[in-house]
Amino acid sequence: MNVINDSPRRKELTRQAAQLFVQEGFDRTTVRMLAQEMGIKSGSLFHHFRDKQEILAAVIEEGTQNALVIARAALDQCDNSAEARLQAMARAHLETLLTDRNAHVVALYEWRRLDPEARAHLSHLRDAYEALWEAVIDEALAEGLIHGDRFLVSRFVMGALNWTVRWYDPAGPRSPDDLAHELVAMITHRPA
Amino acid sequence: MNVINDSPRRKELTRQAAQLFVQEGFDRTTVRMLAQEMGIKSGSLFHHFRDKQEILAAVIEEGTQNALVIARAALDQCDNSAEARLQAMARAHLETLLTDRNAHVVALYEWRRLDPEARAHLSHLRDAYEALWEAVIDEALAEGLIHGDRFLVSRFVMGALNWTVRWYDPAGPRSPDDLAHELVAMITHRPA
DNA sequence: GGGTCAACCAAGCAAGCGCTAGTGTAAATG
DNA sequence: CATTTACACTAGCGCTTGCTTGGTTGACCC
Repeated sequence: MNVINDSPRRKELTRQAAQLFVQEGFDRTTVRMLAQEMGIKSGSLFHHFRDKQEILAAVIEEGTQNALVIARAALDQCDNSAEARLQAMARAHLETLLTDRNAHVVALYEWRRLDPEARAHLSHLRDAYEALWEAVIDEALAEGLIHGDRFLVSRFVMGALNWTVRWYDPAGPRSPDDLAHELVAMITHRPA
Repeated sequence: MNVINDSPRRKELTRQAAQLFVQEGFDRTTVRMLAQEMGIKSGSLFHHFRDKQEILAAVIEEGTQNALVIARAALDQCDNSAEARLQAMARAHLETLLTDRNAHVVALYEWRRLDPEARAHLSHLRDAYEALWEAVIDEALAEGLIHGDRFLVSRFVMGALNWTVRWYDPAGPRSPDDLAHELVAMITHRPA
């Protein structure tokens, strides 16, 4: 019947859906609203996605996958000091949070709306991303740059970073780079 | 027609609503589900609350008000050193996050579902709470216990703490006190 | 012992929901 | 040229939603 692959058209529709999901929330966004935003009728929407749930999964997958790619690239391009790597991860995290802001806000707020299968699939992606963080935290601990419990420190850092979507204003005076410096300085006690 | 005051019955209903809002999310929780949880019929619900929105506002107000009371009590009971006060705030924050967990999860996740009037009213409460935090952060900066931008540091700390609702397991080996110690140690660089 | 009032109920309305069925059509494919 | 494919349309089914209406109950009060 319908197409479930990842055509370029589907990518674009996914991007527009993310926008609406952020504005209205997943449950309040109707398939008719989505269709209107996409410039088609509601019936046509089900040619691209099996159901409404699948649109949510597509949005979150897109954002998480991008975050992984960007973080890996950032780690490849910086030197081996734990401080530089910590900085690079923080900065990469904040940058995806901005460039793919819609997708990430949806991932943070609407994760629980995913059905079990989609959640299991996306959990793996997210775990892979968090593993990058824990590796970098481990290096910083080994070098004595920071101290404390590996698990707790990484959760605290992720929390501080993810929370930025609630207050950060890209039009304000602070760049993502500023934020990354300030955060690393806070936990390493070296001047920003 | 209906009662809009804060009767004891209404308090209890609010507590039960919070539970359901956490489990299902605000939008997915129907008035029929709420009524069943409360042991009444859906029509009777509108004797206690003007509409569904008002239930959400009641849940969030309850949680935020409690957080304020607990934080103020914690600050009153500890000595004047910036480190002790930082510790006390972090601990108080984590304790409300646990004892009033449902209300706070709702406040974090469903804030955007509030209508503008309720949001404006509750914003003031939240601002009062955040002002307590900024005062304590200011003291710590003045004493040289921590360094950096006042605004950013308080946002990072609040993010790290609020994020705990996503991963913290009360049945696990770590107490809220442990978490507070570890967090303060992380940003002050003194051993936990 | 009539009046008041909070609390609850049964029944249902109007609107909106996700999704399906069946059809049209222009471009790509054999 | 005939067939398939991708994408869109119209129309509407079956169900759920938040909320209203009109009325009943039992405890308390002067």
